Amino acid sequence: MARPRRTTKEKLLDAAEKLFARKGYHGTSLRTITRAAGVDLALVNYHFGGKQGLFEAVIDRRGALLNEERLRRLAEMRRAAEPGYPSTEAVVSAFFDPILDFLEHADPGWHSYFALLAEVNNSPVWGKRLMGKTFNTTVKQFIAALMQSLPEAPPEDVYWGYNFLTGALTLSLAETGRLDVLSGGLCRSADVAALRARLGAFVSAGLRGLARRPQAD
Amino acid sequence: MARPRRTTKEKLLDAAEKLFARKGYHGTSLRTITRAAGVDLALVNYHFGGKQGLFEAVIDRRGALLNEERLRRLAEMRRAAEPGYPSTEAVVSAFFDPILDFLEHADPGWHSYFALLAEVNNSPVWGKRLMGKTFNTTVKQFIAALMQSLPEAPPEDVYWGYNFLTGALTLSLAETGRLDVLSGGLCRSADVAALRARLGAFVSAGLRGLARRPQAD
DNA sequence: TACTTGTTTCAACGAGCGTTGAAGATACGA
DNA sequence: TCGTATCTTCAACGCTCGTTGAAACAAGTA
Repeated sequence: MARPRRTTKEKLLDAAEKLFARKGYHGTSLRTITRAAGVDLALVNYHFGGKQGLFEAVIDRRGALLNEERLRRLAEMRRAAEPGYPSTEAVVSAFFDPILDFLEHADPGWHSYFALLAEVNNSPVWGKRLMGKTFNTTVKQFIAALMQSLPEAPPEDVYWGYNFLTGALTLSLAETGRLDVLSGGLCRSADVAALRARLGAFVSAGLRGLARRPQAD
Repeated sequence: MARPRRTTKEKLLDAAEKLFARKGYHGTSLRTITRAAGVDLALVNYHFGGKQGLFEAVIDRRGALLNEERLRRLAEMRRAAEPGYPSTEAVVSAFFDPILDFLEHADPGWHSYFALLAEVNNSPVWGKRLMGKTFNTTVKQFIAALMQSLPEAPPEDVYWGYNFLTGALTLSLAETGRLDVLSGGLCRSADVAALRARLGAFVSAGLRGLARRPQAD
């Protein structure tokens, strides 16, 4: 391939990404990671300060790229939709499409990365602090855009809607294979095109349904 | 309280449920569990055959109750809606309400249990096999009912829709506290009433939007 | 009382864990 | 060429892990 040779840091991040995604933080040992990376055990502490440092670096690496691309699309969408009231579909697309594009066109590490994100997002240990550290500033801008696109909806509904949206996305990214079993092979968890065709439609309709529901509170 | 004294098995299941939910399978040691249960370490192997046996017993215990209650409501709903075409809202309610009711009215162990389910569901290790073993027969009946309620939708859309539905539910059950942070305290992850008011509306509208989307495939 | 069955205690096993510090290698500027 | 900063190797530390087998205990039956 003749790419610029991977540094030790990159080797460690790649191996850790894959293994953390498969077995979780506590289920993966540094010895397994360093063996897979072809690198000495002690180098984890040298480059990342320890196991937790490596884990957070894994989250950060692609998280930064994802944030960048998401914000780029959000801005682009805002330029396209002149008046100031973006459509819910457009906001949702700007949020999902970077993920779907990375999954389809870029290196396979993104699959592991998003599967890992799925676990982190649903974990009481990491879900709050670590997801927040990396993604909150971006996510808040998307929630604001969603509110603009649903001006009649109370903010609480949009926050809950974002929660549902993230949950639907997250389980799909986990690619557990459960969908394959339930559908008897008709659907495949890893079928990004099928996901792209449906996730946005489901979520946009859900958000609008939420905004329109009979208000009791 | 004067309840019939808890057996060793129950003490272990209760402690394990809480701790597995908080820190995951690999993040929780048998020593932590047995200490919390006030029980000797070796009794895990005596009663459950090992750590994995204990874990699966935790999933099974309340899973059986949940399945029972869900099927009861599904049958009840079918009796109420004579003609044979149940509404999507009614099916979705029969699926969600048992969980929401258990969370609100029954013993607090359900909170831990559902948080644990949320992690298991999103885990590549457990998601497929263990969730399937306990829940597949029930879930398949709900998917069939969803198909009846959306006769115009291709089966693939319903399977994917169920996937999104489960994801939205699952992240909400995890109660990670992220929603609290994002909303600046306006919403609370653990607010079951707020969840009840919104989850069904979001998901039903999402499913219908999915069924109605322009078909490309 | 003696025996049986089910349960609990105790002490220990071997293995794997994350982390560390000192020694070694490497490459680069003076 | 030497010195220095960066990176890598190696061996070991103290600790916790899940599991086990033998012994102790309790309760019910004969």
